[in-house]
Amino acid sequence: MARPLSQDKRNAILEAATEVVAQLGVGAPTAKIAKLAGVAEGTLFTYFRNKDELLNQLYLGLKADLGRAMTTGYPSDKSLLERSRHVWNRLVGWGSAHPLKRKAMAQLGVSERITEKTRKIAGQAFAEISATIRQSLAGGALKNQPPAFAAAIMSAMADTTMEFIAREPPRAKHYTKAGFEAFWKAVTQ
Amino acid sequence: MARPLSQDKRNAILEAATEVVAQLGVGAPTAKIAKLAGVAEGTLFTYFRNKDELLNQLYLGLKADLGRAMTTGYPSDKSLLERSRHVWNRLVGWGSAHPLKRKAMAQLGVSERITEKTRKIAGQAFAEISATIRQSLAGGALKNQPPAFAAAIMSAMADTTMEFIAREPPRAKHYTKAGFEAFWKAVTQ
Amino acid sequence: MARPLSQDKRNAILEAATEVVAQLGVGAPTAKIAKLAGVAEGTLFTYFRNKDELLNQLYLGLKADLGRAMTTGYPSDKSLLERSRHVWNRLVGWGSAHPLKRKAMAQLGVSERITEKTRKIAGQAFAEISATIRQSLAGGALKNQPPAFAAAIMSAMADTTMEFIAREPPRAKHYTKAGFEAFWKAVTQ
Amino acid sequence: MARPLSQDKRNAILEAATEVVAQLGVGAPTAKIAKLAGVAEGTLFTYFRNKDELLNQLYLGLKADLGRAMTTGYPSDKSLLERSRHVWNRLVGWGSAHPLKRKAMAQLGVSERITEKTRKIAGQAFAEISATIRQSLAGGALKNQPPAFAAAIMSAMADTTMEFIAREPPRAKHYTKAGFEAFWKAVTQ
DNA sequence: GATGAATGAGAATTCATTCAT
DNA sequence: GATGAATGAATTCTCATTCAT
Repeated sequence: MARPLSQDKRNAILEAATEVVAQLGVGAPTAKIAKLAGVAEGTLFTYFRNKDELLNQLYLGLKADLGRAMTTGYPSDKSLLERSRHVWNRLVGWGSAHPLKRKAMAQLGVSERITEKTRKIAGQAFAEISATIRQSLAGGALKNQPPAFAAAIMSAMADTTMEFIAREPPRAKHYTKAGFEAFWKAVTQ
Repeated sequence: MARPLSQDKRNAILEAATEVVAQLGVGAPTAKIAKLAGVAEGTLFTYFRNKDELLNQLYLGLKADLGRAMTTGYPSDKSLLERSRHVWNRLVGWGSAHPLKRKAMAQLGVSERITEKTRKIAGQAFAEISATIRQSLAGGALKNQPPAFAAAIMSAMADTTMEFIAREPPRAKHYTKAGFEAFWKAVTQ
Repeated sequence: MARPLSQDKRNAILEAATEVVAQLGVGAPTAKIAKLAGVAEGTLFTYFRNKDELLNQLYLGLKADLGRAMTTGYPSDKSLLERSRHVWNRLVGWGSAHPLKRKAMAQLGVSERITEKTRKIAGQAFAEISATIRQSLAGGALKNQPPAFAAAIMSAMADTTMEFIAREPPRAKHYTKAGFEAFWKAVTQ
Repeated sequence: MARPLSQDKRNAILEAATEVVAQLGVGAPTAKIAKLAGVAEGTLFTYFRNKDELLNQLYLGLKADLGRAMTTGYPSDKSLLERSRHVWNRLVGWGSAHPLKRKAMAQLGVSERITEKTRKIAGQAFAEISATIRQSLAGGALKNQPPAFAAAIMSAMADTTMEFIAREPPRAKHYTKAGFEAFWKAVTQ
């Protein structure tokens, strides 16, 4: 058997795609991605059947990365408030630490090239990861809505928070705190 | 004088662009837009210098449309709660009534082809329209943040709400109400 | 009967075409020509059936203009040398005075859009005008060649002379004189 | 390593461009050039960044070709007359042997798409090649003019000569001889 | 497997010409 | 006649994908 596919190269392509998609959208040329990844144009297609598969895999990868960030260090034994704050801080922290990943995810999120199937898988992966979290939320105003609604609200509010942090990095702390408080009130009272 | 530029045709192109961009993203071919608008491919370019201008004008048009929807029937003499609820209902109602406009706006919002200048103009137009609204909000958790933050939170929560309504139209009422309550708590307490 | 075609407008179009063709070649858009002429795009086509006719008419017009310049003040009663020098001076003077006409003629001269018929007519018009001149030349080295050959040599040498004058206007006199002397020797000895 | 860029293909494109530009001018479609060269439309753009670069490279190539033709077999040890006659014969011979190259060069020479830089490079290449030649000329009527003037006169007269040969191939010898004699007189006496 | 040249189906424009006003 | 919007064929160039090396 010949050389196995290199995980390094695959990762390089995904990282390059993150950057290029963040900056140019899903219309970004595969040639540019390959170049930034340091591989030949054709090589990209030995790791991904075609551009759509690359984009879908990238979407899944980014979602997984975010999920990992959110659950790492999760304080299972602390109060609901603490656990929620932990998730929020991780979520916002991830987005602020990886603006390109966040932008790429935003681009992919609205793209017609990400299939329903991919979205479902990503959602499920997330669901597994944050099942407990979602359930513990949604008291107050959202108690009669599906838990996914509360989760989506959190995601949306966190997104807004990240947006503002990206514009005013020095105020990151303030935005993170204020955002969480607003979210917590929205969801619990 | 020859045929004057037809406002109808311009509108037809913008409407066609709304639909096609909603479905295919900003990469949608101008030929498809022209065809759907019922004009020749070349005609599109007598109304818009190039595709970027079309996209930017579309963005401005959609924002203006939304702004109009939000302020129509604004009950200036009612309580803060009533005025806020009015804006929320209008916002969510607009998005639910015009899912294509909403999707197109989402696509344009993340696109690198919408210039900073366009975003600024759209923002200002909005600012004028909703200056009072934004100021009246932002008690509670957000009181020390810029009013734009509260406005963005509203927009994000409304977006999420519309998303869920789009998936479950029969529950529109519930989502609208729950969403507003969550938002109101987030912002006022 | 309605308004007759305006000779002024026709001339304006031809003049505009001279300038635009000189600068952009025969590929220059008719819209640009019309604009510079101060008429509507469509008007151009009431004066010239199509672009090719415009170009061919322009070619004829420029040639006629040049021919007129060369014969004006022709000293029929002077010596062969004087008559030749007169033609030469007129020719070079015309090109230096009207660089755009000269450039336009150069563009049209090599263009496949000028028909053989047009070239023949222009040649004949010239032939009539300068029949005497051509015959009086062509002693010396060219005596056994067709008179058109001598004429073409004159034209080519004059062209070169104009080129150099265009680059160094202050040396116009010198180039004109040296060019003629070279030509005269070429042709008479 | 993948397929290397093929010099053959590049040449095929340049040759095809020569033919198509000679016949249709610089407005000739790149698709036609590619087809005649036997490559795909897109391939043309892997060898030349865009049409302008193709045209400029073609201009340089043709000039170099002509320069080569003129210097091959240059009899350095013969008399000035012999050396001059050699250059003239080569020049006229090249143009007669390659009418398409000559026509293409004429088209490119007047085109606004050939940059000043390209013209300068072509001129310098020529200058090097024919430095001695130009200096040895320019006695007689042109002695006080820049040597480039004499060179340009030669070029113009040779062009005219080629033109007549193209129309009457059987008289090629006569035209070549008469043209040179005329030129020689123009320049030396 | 890796490379990058080759391919040709689009994509955005341009532009000569027509024709409604 | 004059105007300039409307048309759609033609043009340049891009880019995902294939395949010879």
